[in-house]
This record gives sequence, C-alpha cells and structure tokens, in this order.
Amino acid sequence: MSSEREPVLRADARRNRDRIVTAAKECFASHGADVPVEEIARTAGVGVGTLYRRFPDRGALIRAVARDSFSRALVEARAAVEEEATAWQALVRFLRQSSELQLSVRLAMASPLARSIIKDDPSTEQSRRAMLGLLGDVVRMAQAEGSLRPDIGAGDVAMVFVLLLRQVPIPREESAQVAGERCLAIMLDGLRARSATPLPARPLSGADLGL
Amino acid sequence: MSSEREPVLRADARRNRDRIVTAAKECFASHGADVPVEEIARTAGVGVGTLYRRFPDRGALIRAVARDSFSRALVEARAAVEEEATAWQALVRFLRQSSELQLSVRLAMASPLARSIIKDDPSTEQSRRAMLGLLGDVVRMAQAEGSLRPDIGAGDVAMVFVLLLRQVPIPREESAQVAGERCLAIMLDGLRARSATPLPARPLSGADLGL
Amino acid sequence: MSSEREPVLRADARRNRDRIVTAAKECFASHGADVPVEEIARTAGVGVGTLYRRFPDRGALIRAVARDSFSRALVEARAAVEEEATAWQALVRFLRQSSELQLSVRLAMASPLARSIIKDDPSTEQSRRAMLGLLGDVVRMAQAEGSLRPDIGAGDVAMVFVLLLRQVPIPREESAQVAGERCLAIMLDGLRARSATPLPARPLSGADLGL
Amino acid sequence: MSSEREPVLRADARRNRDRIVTAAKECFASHGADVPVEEIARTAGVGVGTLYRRFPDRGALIRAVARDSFSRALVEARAAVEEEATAWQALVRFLRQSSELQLSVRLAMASPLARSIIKDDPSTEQSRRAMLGLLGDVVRMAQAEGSLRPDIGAGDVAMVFVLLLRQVPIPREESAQVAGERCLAIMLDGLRARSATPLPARPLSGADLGL
DNA sequence: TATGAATGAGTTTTCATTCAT
DNA sequence: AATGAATGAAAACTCATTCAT
Repeated sequence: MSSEREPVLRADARRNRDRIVTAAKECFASHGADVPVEEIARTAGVGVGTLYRRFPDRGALIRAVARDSFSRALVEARAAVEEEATAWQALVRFLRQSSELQLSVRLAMASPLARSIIKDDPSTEQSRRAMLGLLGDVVRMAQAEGSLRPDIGAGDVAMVFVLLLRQVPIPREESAQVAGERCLAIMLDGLRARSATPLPARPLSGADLGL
Repeated sequence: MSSEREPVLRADARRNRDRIVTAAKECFASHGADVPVEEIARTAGVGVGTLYRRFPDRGALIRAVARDSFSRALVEARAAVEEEATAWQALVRFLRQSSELQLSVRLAMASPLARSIIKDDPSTEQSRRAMLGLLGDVVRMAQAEGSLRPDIGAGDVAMVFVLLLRQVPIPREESAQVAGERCLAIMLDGLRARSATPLPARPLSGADLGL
Repeated sequence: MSSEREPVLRADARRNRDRIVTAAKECFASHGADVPVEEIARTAGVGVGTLYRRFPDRGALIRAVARDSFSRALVEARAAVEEEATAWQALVRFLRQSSELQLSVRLAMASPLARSIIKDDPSTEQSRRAMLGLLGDVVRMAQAEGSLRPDIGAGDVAMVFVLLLRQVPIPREESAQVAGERCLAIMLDGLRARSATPLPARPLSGADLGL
Repeated sequence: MSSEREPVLRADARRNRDRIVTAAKECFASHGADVPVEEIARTAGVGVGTLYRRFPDRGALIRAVARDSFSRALVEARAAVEEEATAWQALVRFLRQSSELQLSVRLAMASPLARSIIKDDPSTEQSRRAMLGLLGDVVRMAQAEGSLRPDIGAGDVAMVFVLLLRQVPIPREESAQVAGERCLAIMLDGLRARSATPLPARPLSGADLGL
C-alpha cells in the first residue's frame, strides 16, 4: 500500500520492490538506521543497482518503510474498531497490537534525519491523520459507554500509544512479553474511568502534539 | 563522577575533558549517535587529536556520556528520597525529574552498538544497580504507606520510568510540557493503590528486565 | 552514408538508427562525450536495449557520429569545388562551411578515448583521406590561379580548417556570427598570395599532421 | 598563486596542495577531465582523503587548475609587455607562449560542466579581465607603432589567441612544433598592418566575446 | 600537549551492459 | 524486435584513526 509515484510496475519489478522494503525493515530493526545499503540489498536478494533504481537514496527507503508500516497499522486499527464489541476493547486492542508501527517509530526516533524525513512525507502524514481521526472516534465512544475517563483526548491516547510502541528491548523473551503486558495494564488502569485522579490542564488533541 | 582510570587530570585538561563530554551529549542529542567525531571536537572547541587522547574511540565517548548521565541521575534520585516527605512523593519526583537520563537512554536505544557498549560498562552498571536498589526501597516504603499498589515491583517502576524518559519530541514547547505532565499523571493513576485492576503475572524485579 | 556492415535495415529500424545517431550528436554536444548512454536513448525516444542492439558500445556510437559528420562534410566539400567559380572561392566556402564537422571534431578533442576510436575507424579514415585529396587539389589550383600563397600545403590548410572548427562558444548569437567571420577573414588574409611574409619550414602535407 | 579562502596552510600542507594541483593538471591533460580522482591522488602521491580535504569535489579541482593556469599566464603576459622592445614583439610572444593556458582552456572546452565551473569562478574571471586589459594596451600600442592592422580590437586578438591555444594534438613531436609555428605565422600575416583586406563589421572588444 | 593534516578502508552512488518479459 | 529491469564493477566520497608539526 506504499505509493511514491508508482507508474504501475511490472509484476517482477513489483515483487522486487516489496522484497526490498521488507528487507529494509528487517535491517533497520536489527542494525539501526545506518545499516549499509548493500546489506539491505543482499538481504533482499537483489543487486545494489536494483535497489537504487527504486530508491534513489537512503531517505527514500526510510520513507517507504514508514509508509508501509503506517498504512498497515491503519488497516489494523480499522479492523479493531469494526471487530471489537466495545470501544474500550477496541482501544485495548489498538494499544496492544501497535507492533506494526514499532519499527518505523523506533526508526523515527533513532536518527534526527529519519525523523525529519518521515515528518515531511505527505503519505505518512495522511495515514497519521486518518489514524488520529479513528482514535478520536474510539475515544468519544469509550467515554460515552463510560469506560474511558472523560478528561482524556485523542492526543493523550496517542501519547500513551507512542510510549508503548517504544518498548525497551528486554533480553529475555518471556520477560519482555510479561513486561509489555504489565506496562499496558498499568496504563489502562491509568486511563480507566473509575477512580481517576484529575489530570492537569485539558484533554490533548492530536494537533496539540503536532500529530 | 565519571571515571575511566582517571589519573587526576590537570585543571585545564580536566576542563577539556568536561567540554568534550558536554559537546558529545549535545551532538548525540541533535545529530544522533553517529555524528562525526570531528563535529564533536569542533563543538567542544578542541582538535580531534585532543579528543582522541582522552577517548580512544567512539565507544569511550558513549561510555563517558552514559556514566555522566547515570551518575547525575543517581545523585538526583538520592536527593529525592532524602528530601521528600513521603515515599510516594519521592517516587513522583523520581519519575518526573528523569530528564537527566533522557539523553543517554535515547542514545542507548538509538544504535545497537551503543546499547551494547553501555550495557557492558561496569561503571554505568554500578550506577544502574545503585539506582535500582534505591528504587526498590522507595517501592517498598510506598507500598507500606499504602500509596503504591502492592502488585508492583521495582522492575515495573523502572519500566514506567524508562517509558517516560522516551518522551516524543513534541514541536510546541508548551504542549510538550503539558503532555509530559499529563502522561506522568496517567501513569501515576495506573500505579496508585486504590482501585487498581489486578495486573497479569507477578511483580517484576530489575533482574527480570536485565537491569 | 554511415556503414558498419549495414545489412539493409527495415524502414522503421533505419529510422530508429538515425534517431539514435542524431540524439547522440546532440547529447555529445550538450553534455560532453561522457553523457550516460541512457540519456542518449531517452533523447532518441528508444529504450537502452534498442540502442545497444544497434551500437554494441559507446565506441560504436562515437564512430557512427564521426562517420556521419565526416561523410556529410565530404559531400559539402565536393559541392564547393564543383559549384564555385574559382579555387579560392571553393577554399573560402570550404573553410566557412565547416560546421558539419564541428561536433565530431570537438568530440574528438574532448576525450583521449574518443580520439583513438575515431582515429582507428577505417570509414572515417577514408572520408578524411578523400577530403585531404580534395583539399590538395584545391590548394594546387588556387596556387595556380595565384590567389593562394605558394608556400602552403594541404596540411597547412587543414590545420587552419581545424582551428576554425573549434570556434569558441560565444554567448551572444550576433557576436558569435561576426566573430567567426572576422576570424575567418584574418586567416584568409594570412593565406593570401600577395604580401605574405615567408613561413618557417616547408609546406605541410596531411601526412605531416597524421591526417 | 591560487587562492580559494586559503587560511595560510602549514608548510607541508601547502606543499601537498601544490602537488595535487600539478598532478591534476597532468592527469586532466593526459586522461581528460573525467580522470578518476584516485588517479590524481596517486599521481600526487597522496591519499584520496588528503585530496578531498583540500578539494571537496572535482569542480574545486578544476577551478584550482584553471586559476593556477590563468594566473601564470597573466604573469607571463606582463613579462612579455615589459621585456619586449616593440608592441608587435610583445604580441608575438604573447601569442606564442600561450602554452601556459593550454591545459585549462582545453579542459574548459572539453566538458560543458568544466566550462560552466570555470566561467563562474570569480578568481579566474579576474585574471581574464586583467589579461584582456593588458591585451588592449598592447593592441593600441602596436597599432600606434604601425605594426598591427588598425581594424582590429582586443577581442579579435583574444579570439586568435584562443584559437591558437586549441592546437590539435599532433602525433609526431617535430611536426607539432613546426605546425604550431606555421599556424602562428599565418595568423600573424593576417594581423599585419600592411596589405590587409578590410575585415567585416567593426573591431571586437573583449565584451563582444563575453570575456 | 594540542592541533589538525594524512591516510585508507568502508560506503554510497552511478552507469555500462546484459537479459527476462 | 523493443523495452526497461537487474546487475555489479568502478568511481565518488566520508570519516575514524594515526601521526607529524
């Protein structure tokens, strides 16, 4: 679902493009945003030239990965809203299954360069907006059903969302799993309607966060 | 409080060393963990040669920055425990004033290399342990005074701590301030004793997280 | 009049070939002898594959351009000899209308590679010889009619010819026109029979110049 | 005599810089304007890094070579004016000893890129202007002494000058020598006062040629 | 000791040429 | 036969690290 100016690629070229984006995701995740382009090419099983034909520089690759991740996350978010019985359940699933975004966001934080590249990309921007809109709906519905504290805005949820995204890499697999769940549970408890301590200032919108 | 094998430097050499560490912090923060060594030297106002005399390689610099940040954070944590009236207050201050650690932790996440360097440094390790011990004390005290939910361990608090560290860079200054406060408040609500929903698994220790 | 082993091409293939040679001329002229093959293909409106089918490598293209230019120049030279009333007039027209050769010669000078390619091409070589023979005739005739100084050989005229070819690119169109004419006039004055100062050494033949 | 922003280099650095410029001249002359940077470095006996420290890209190198050549040519031109007995003699020496400029000019013509780089360089521009002024003086003096035809301007001489610069590379050494001399002699005959055929239009100034 | 010049290995990037569609 | 995608060798360029001044 990534689109740069795609003039409809030949089937094989399309396949290669996808393999490259996938490889870039993996490489960025495991070796950081500065992994040699050649390593990405090797992982994708193509020559560097092929990679450069599609992505003129590292920035284009970062953009493509971000677009891909964001658009997938959006798809998932929509599914959550549709399939879950209550708004609160949708919110929980939303927060829990944020993994699709993990990579790009981690990437985004990693280098100032990547950050600015992603920030300036209209396509990613669009996904971000759409997601924010969806989030706003869910927030309102959850507050209407009385599960979410009322002094909360979509921006606040987005922040929690982003915080959860950036899970610390924890050595032991099982611990990581548990830690993630507990963290989420603590956050959810902080978001629940009952028994909340009043928050400072007013509910944040996405705009407040520059989202 | 940074120590590599510090043979007590002459006053001016000492000054140089400090300027370099400070410059490195700034550069890492603004240009990422891969800023050219030369840029750091320029920022510090010294030649690369001088920098290399003190820090044989990039790893040494990263280590020094991490040590510096961790030790400052430790000092601050001790002050919090000493000066605050209740354990809960200490915890709040602890979580709120985590800024000193922000840079190194962000750095730590940025590149896998930096991560391993920091992980393997005994001096940072020591600060980390000390801080974890302190945190354990405060957790127990806060639970004893009934302010902190009982199904929480020092590891859980550490995770929340780290999460808060990685605040998203938010464009508008005021929003960033407010957002940070609200996020903290939500988390604190999630940590409060009253009205908590049971958490999954058991309380996490620092060891669980590899800390 | 270009021939490599031309097995008589189909009309459309022929058209393609010509478009490529023309495009190559343009590209060489505007971007130098090192313009990417792909740019030439794009200018010609064909794919690289098509270009490579006709011209196995850059050398073949250079050769083709040179052949084309030389053969056109030869045609023009013959017309000059036939149509002008006096040998001097033929010489003047010869020198003035050298533009057809401009490109290839500029190209020839541009890169040592191109130089050697052109030098070794039998077809271009043949045109060169024919032109030199023609030039020798005209020189003799002009000297016989008393218009050209006697201490001049075909080689000398060729040199002047080449010199005039390499007109400096002059910004303003009108100036360029005038400058060219004046330059030519000065040279012609230097070549005239009357009043010439004796030249050093002996008349040069084409062979002297490696032509 | 080349200057870019030279903050006074250390003696050894200066020496290296000069070696690089010299090597570049040689390499450009023998292998064209596209000779690999590494070859230039090797010829100069330095590492590529050293070359890139001084000259951030090929353009800087081209500029430096052009500056060097132009400024040397200027020095030579001044000497000619000072040391020769008559203006005509100065002019002859001027035209004959143009060799200093040969390389840069040939280079300048070779690639459109190089051409624009040289054209836009203020330092070279300055040398060009100075030389043009000098030429104007000599032209006036020579016309006053009755040796140079009166319908000639500094621009015309400059054109002849440039034409002579671009001597074709002639295979045999001795022929090249002779050919150059004869060419010069023919041109001089064309420039002489006596017996000249009126030239078209009016004397050209440097401005007319965009010089 | 401080400085910044030199080095060259590692990366990025381009482009001639081949080949599948 | 035409096209343009893929390839990889070659060239450009960067920067960590060493060393002469």
